[in-house]
Amino acid sequence: MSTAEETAGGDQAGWGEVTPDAARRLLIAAVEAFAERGYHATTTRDIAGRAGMSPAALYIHYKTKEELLHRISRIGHEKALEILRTAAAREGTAAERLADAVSSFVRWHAGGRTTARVVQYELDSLGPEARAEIVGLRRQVDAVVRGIIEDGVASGEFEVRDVRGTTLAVLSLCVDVARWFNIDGPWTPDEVGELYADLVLRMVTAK
Amino acid sequence: MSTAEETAGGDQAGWGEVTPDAARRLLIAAVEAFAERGYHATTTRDIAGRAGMSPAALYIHYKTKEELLHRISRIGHEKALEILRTAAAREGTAAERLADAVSSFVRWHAGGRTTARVVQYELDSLGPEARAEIVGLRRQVDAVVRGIIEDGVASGEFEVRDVRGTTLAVLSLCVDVARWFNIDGPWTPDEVGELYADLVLRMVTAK
DNA sequence: GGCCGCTCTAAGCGCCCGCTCACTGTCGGC
DNA sequence: GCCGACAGTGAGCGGGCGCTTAGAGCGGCC
Repeated sequence: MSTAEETAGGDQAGWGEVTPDAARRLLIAAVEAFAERGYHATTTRDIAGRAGMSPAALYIHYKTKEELLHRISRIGHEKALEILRTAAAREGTAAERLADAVSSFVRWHAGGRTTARVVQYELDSLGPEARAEIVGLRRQVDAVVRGIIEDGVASGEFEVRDVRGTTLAVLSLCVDVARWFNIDGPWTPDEVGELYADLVLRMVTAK
Repeated sequence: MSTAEETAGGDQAGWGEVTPDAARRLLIAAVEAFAERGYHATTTRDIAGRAGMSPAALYIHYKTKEELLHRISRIGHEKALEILRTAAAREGTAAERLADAVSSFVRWHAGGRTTARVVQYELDSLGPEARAEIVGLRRQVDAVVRGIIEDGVASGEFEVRDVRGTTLAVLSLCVDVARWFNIDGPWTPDEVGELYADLVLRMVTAK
């Protein structure tokens, strides 16, 4: 995997788990609409229209518009967590694992920027309970990256002023890729992933 | 200056140029509302209410709700640009100037996160002409930072794989502070500024 | 003192929002 | 061949939206 599964216009990575077909089409339409205009500026009529259905059809598969965002957000965060956990669990030095984590995480944010934008920037549009659940997933994301950095510090590979602050900065850097990345721009997702892995290693490596 | 001019609840740095008084109160109310809920989820009734006025009063000072966002965005970007230009123009090595630029820029995003959040994340809610103007200001921001990095590369202080990509990463890192920074969290704006200046110098410094 | 100009309000227009409901078409099981 | 189950539709509801308008209050100027 990496970027092969993404298409130019609207990426849709692994929504295969969403069934039935109509529910998946609605969800993909919602991802595209939310990414383009934001949650609040997107109408249920727009989502249904993109999926080739009437506005009422949305409510057969989802209780509310917010449930759509919630489902998108949860699936996206689980995918992000899986990517990071895979990198963290591999064999190798802390530096190799961190580089792997950053490059694959960035690749996901760049290649799947439509999804990533919704997942990372529309959190505040969720209600309190849904948001609390997603915040829990984010804490796990943070813990995985912090774990790698702590390993590197323990082994003497890394030297950082503030583990928690550095972890936050690394994640912030990766996540923000979804905001500025443009598939028509000068870099491929792979190139940004490599550049960022290099930058992050410089941030943590002992001199 | 730095963080002294900010208050705990809703920061308002230098809206002094906005007159008359009622227009300024409306603008500050709009900044707070946009930062909390986003542009599209904010109603003109909410803005007017926060300013202690009737909904209609808004339209005496501003043609539309979008004009409010435009004004906020322009003033904010001009302030950001001024901060970076001041740091870029000072005496010293490229490393000193870059550290100064990053720490003061981050301090502004952390201390004035209410304003910064609107300025940095609501750009897409502007119409085409207004957005084009703001994008122009952003290009100037990018040019200032890229200039410092190029100076450092020319003098041999810095060693980077990709000047343009590194510039983008540095700015992305600073800007994203507005998204996650919390005044009640473990760091002050000054501390984050210092930490980030250190991280950025590591990103660009020759080994 | 009378009038103009400016700021601001109460009321409300027209529109489109999220969502609902009565109904239709279709398809598998007997 | 009929029937229940259910995905999907067309029409439309209550409400809140951005914005407008008619007019009130009031300070400055001759």
